[in-house]
Amino acid sequence: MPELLEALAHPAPQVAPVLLGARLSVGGVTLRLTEVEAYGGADDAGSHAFRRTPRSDIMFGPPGRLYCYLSYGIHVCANVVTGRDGEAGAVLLRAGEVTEGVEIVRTRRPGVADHRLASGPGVLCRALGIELPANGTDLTRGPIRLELDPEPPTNSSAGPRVGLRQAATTPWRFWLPGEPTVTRYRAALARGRGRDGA
DNA sequence: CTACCGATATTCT
DNA sequence: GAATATCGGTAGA
Repeated sequence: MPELLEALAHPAPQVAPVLLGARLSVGGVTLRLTEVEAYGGADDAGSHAFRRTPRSDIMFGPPGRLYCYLSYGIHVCANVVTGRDGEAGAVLLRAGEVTEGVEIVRTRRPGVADHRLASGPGVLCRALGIELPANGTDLTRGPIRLELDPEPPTNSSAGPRVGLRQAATTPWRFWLPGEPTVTRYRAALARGRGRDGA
């Protein structure tokens, strides 16, 4: 469907709220997105695409592909590439509600409460079984599918992004209010090691 | 519930 | 050498 690609061919902050309520399906597991974050290009100091590197290269490509990277050297995080070919942008998938294949996800995350199965960008990928090699996957026809909510949510909230030191106040995090799967905002994250200031 | 801390790939200094 | 788009375990209120 070219409809999805049209929706994604815009700057990330514009696309991000539209992705709320969308379904991401992988291998029998379906996730309803409840929390996302927008990342831009050279004008966004908090974005991997602030500078073009081998890792961020895919963010400059055509929309509708998956951008996977390793966070803190350990956790896999997944983004949907947005913007036309040549325009850098991506939307980080931060949290969602498992609507299909809950029993599969439970075996991947034993002991975790259902509403926390995919509440966070790293654990979201673990819940769906997304690994680094999924980087570059076409979300319109591959084993990983993205489908927009036919009725886009009208009640989304916006606020600062999580975990950034750069451009930390830009309100490019979007979520569905009242959803228990949404990660709680941690205000005090100044790491004690290295340096600190406030 | 909150707070600290270690693991560690990619990137930058 | 150090920072970062994080998480889960452990300790304490």
